[in-house]
Amino acid sequence: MQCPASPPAKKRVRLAPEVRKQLILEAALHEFSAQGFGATSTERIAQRAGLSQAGLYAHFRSKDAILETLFNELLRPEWPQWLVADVPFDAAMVDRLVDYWYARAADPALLAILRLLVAEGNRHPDLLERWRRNVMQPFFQLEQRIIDTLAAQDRIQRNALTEHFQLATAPVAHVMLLSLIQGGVTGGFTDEIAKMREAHRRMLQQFVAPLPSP
Amino acid sequence: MQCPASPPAKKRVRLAPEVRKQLILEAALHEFSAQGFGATSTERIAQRAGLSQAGLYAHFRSKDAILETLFNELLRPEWPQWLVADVPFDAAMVDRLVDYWYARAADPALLAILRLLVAEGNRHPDLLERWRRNVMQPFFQLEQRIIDTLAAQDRIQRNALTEHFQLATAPVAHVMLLSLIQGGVTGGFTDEIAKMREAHRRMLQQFVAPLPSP
Amino acid sequence: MQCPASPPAKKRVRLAPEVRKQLILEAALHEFSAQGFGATSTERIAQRAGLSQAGLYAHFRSKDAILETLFNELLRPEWPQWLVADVPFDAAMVDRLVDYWYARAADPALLAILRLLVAEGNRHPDLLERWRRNVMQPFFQLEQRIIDTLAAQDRIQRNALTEHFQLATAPVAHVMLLSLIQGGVTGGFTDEIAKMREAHRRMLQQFVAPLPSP
Amino acid sequence: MQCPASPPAKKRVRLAPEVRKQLILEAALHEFSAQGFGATSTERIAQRAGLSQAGLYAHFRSKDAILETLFNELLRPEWPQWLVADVPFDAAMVDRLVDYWYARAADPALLAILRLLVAEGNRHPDLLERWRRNVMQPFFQLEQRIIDTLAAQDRIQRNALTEHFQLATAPVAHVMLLSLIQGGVTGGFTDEIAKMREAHRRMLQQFVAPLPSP
DNA sequence: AATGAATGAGACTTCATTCAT
DNA sequence: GATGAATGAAGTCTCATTCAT
Repeated sequence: MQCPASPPAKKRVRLAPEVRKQLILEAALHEFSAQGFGATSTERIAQRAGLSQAGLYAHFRSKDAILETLFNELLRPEWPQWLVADVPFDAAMVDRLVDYWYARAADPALLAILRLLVAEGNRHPDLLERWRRNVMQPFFQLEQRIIDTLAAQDRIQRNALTEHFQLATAPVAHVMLLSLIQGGVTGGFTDEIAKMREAHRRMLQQFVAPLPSP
Repeated sequence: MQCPASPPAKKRVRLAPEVRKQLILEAALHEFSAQGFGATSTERIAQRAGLSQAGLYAHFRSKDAILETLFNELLRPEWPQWLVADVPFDAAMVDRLVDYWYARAADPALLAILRLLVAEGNRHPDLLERWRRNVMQPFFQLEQRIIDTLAAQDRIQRNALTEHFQLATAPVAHVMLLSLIQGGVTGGFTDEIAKMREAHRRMLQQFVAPLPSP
Repeated sequence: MQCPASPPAKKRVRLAPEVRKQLILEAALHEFSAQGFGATSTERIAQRAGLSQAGLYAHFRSKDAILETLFNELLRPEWPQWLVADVPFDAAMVDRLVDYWYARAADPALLAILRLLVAEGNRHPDLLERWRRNVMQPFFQLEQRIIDTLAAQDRIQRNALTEHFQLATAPVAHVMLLSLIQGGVTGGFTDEIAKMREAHRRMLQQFVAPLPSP
Repeated sequence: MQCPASPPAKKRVRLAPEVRKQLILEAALHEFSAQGFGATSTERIAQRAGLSQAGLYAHFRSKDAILETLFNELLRPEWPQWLVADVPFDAAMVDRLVDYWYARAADPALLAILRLLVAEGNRHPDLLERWRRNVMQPFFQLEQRIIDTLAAQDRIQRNALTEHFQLATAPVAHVMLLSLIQGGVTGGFTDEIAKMREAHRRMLQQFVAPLPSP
């Protein structure tokens, strides 16, 4: 019998632990986010990470440990310098901010972790707490800082929107929710999202626009 | 878990198919939402529905069929009469709307299905599509209708917020996202949410407030 | 393509739980004793018990649970009536006792459990303790009762052997140890054992023989 | 267990092959005896021998090879000079013999190999055979020699016990069996064993005691 | 000689599902 | 309609072993 379909003869590739570990984490994030933690087999992760299933266990104690590490890596708060720095909140800054927000809201990695939090958060209440502290609270504080800046400059129009500034940032959350629910990048709410972004930008620009002289 | 050690002497209860079916669907929604589809065993559903694991199959072809039926039930668009009817959009209506929105945003059943959509939607693109058509589009249309009403009445302040009215409804989405991620009802963002609701209410009230006479 | 080697088409055989359970326990004892607990796969047990591997778990929570149940069943002390009853310790009784002892010492089931205790006892100290209480202590007490009987009859020859009567019963232990180490029934120390039994019988008969009148 | 989280910075120690080999064998004996061959991982042996799992394979072809070598080492018959030598069998000798026997019966190394033989012997019938030839037969021969000596000296009391002298040595086997089944050194039958030893000693001393002159 | 990353085989266990009762 | 025993197909994890360094 001829056996032309030779087995792929996988070469054993040896990588530095940090490299492999990172590959595994990336693979895991991708798969977890696409199908959920429970429905993702370690086999798939291993395949995508380029090693055998058993190989995973040289780097992680268990499948759960992978998820945990993933969360630990991802929930480390990381904000761009220009966001945290004490820069003036002007038109340029608004542009930058809007671009940044909507870029992040479309970032597959961020969406992946959000999806994980929604789907698996119940089983990991501590992770939810960390996410609240590390990600959401800084976000809220940023909003507050912006308001304070504007108030100090006396350039703010006093209204419900500005008094509770989260109302003004809510559209980003809206977009994220839409993105979460639309499966892939294609189709879905792409159009709506783009329109919302620009409307949002215009809205925020109004806040920093020079007040019409009376 | 099949544990032969403790026969609690369960009585065999026979129910009408529709009743049992509904019990199963409720049980399934609860469990799926709490732990995800993949991590929910038919055993748990059966237990919560008050029958044996095998009994499920007298009512549903498969576990997947339960999920599908669940979605079918849940994605049937259902809007309260007063929302769809051609009623004037005034202060009373705003109150009603805000109360309705935030009540739904806190409705465990709705959150459950949202969570399901986020977690399992990828495997069921058709469901996402249906959800878009049945739930989101009507929602957007409602928004548009409101705007049109106001515009027709010439009572609208032309600004970015009103031109793209989704900006004005986004806070509801924001709240939903927060609720999705906070595990149970207790703890989490309860306070933030209440504050946001009232601010949101005030903001919307401004739209329908009588314009200051020039 | 012809497919003459039809799959064996295993019929699904449904048995009463107690029957199946007993089958499983017997199978497990056999396999554990033959190859040790660790080296015995649940697959083998299942095969010998006549059901699929997964079927085991309808009756036992785990492989360990099988072992535990096995021990519980086997360590239940069970002595023949005539041993416990307050019968005279005469020549007939000695015959009976010797036959009983050496029969038990050759009983595959008892050897199996002994082997298990030796091999796996370290991991289950509580089992060892139970074995001591349930099996060994009654044995020792029996010995003591015999001695007391004889002493009361004043028929005993005072010597080291009778003062510590375990010396007189030790040959049974010796035989058991030999049996444990000789693999199957065939070969090994069969001859030595038979000779030892008869010598042991003669020795014990001397104790109950009428003392030579002075 | 491979746990990447804590690199204790193990220094790489290079030893002469014979030294390492001996370390490995000792480690293996300890672990095999404590948990059985099947339940002992090479990881544990390696750890106890002070090298890495893979390092074992520089010294042994396989895990089975370790067991085999172990048996080969241990089944080499080794008797103390004074036992084999043609010394008179008198009171002093009895003392010596009893002390030696009961010391060996408590020797962890001997118990370890006995436990191995009981537990794994089935898979290695040749080993059992070797053990019989190398260990048991010399033992029996020794017994015979003692009897012959005594008979030649006409100092023996003709009775069942002496005609089949194994009856007189059986208590050692009894003690070994007890030791095998009591897990560690502590607890268990320590007391019984001590009493048995002294009774045994007295019994044997009677054989070599000067016969009462008629 | 020694290591740690890597692997294939196999272990136990769970699960969705079927079937006889 | 309902059940519990039974099953095949995974899934996670362990282990003895190999290989490049």
